[in-house]
Amino acid sequence: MSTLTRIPPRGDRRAGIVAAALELFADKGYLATTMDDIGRAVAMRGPSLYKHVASKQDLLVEIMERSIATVLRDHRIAVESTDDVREQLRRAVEAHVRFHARHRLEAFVGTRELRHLDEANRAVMLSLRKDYESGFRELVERGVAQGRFRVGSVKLAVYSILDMGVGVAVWFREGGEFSVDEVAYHYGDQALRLLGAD
Amino acid sequence: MSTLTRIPPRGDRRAGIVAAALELFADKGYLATTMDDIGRAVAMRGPSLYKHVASKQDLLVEIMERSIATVLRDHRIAVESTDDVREQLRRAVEAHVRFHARHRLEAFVGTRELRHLDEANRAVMLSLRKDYESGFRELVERGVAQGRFRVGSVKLAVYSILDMGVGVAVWFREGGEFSVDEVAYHYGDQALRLLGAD
DNA sequence: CCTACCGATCGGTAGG
DNA sequence: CCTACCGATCGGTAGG
Repeated sequence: MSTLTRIPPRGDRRAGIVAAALELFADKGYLATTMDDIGRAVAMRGPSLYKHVASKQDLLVEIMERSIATVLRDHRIAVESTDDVREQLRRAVEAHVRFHARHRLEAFVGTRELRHLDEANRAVMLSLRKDYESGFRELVERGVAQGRFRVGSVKLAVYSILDMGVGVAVWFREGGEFSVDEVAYHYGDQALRLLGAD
Repeated sequence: MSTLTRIPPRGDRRAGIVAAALELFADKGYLATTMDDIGRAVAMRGPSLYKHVASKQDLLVEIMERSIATVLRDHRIAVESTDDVREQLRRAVEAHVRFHARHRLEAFVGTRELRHLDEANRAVMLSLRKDYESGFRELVERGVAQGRFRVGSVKLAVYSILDMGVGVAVWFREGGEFSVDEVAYHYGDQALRLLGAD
């Protein structure tokens, strides 16, 4: 702890605006959210936001970039934490589910508002999402090659596992019937069953 | 075959408008679709649409109502077609997946544009969707009670099975790598594995 | 089924 | 950070 006077963090205002935008985009949708709505949520007028952000589109881009970066990093950490393919798969699914439980709103906005990203940014996002999917596909393929998984179709199994995790963002509630850990564990288990693991 | 002159079907115009609206709502989103867009798709001007439909909202309601009615009917048929709970579950999953493959656009609009339904209609839709979910839950609970299924959590298993089917609407393409039948079969299989069936 | 148009909304800028 | 405002868009109506 330094004894120097704490300088009020400068980026804070912007962070608050992004957070408000996230909540509104998730709740009402990108198009239905106005700059005045976002301004009201951070106690200023719509036009004042332009001192902190370049445009409404900018807010959407920032939300999406942060979101995909988080999920890709968590995935990488999960896969690198062990050599056993079954355990890698379980941890990757758990990371996937944890993300969709903890960052529900980001997950929503990330998929539902993709079409409102401008061309260039949408292409980047789609490509990163493809990378993420590929990570799972390689994992499952390796598991099949090692005789650890038995699936009717790798592609369909991967889609199924990813989609069931995505669905968590829809119904999960902090403080609800299940904790994040419980959901992550159950989904990891279900994924392994679906893969006919071991 | 009657020899009387065929009278040009009267409801046809409206059906074409609804079909065009469905495609546009799915592609661009409800808010981003204008009445002029829909008009252009059926070779008329936006204002002319009001001779056939009461409002843009009306089109959304009609699309959603038809969609949920179809899926509920298919589900009922599947469940009533056999007494064996394992087979009922498989057929219900297959019906669920078939719907999401064959009616991709309806499925999209049905979930993504729910928030743009006016209050009263949204309440009805949410209730019908709850009914649908309950149908699956009862099926799984019965299977567990009969010792045919073994799950960590009925609720999580049902969410997972439904969500993986919903995901089909995102990637499925007519004439693509998998036929509707293949997808339905594989997903039925995956659901049974996930339930630890038999 | 069309043109003309109303009333309202909205992202963003000007200019303090 | 605010008020005033521009320019454009849009659902729906009027009145043929």
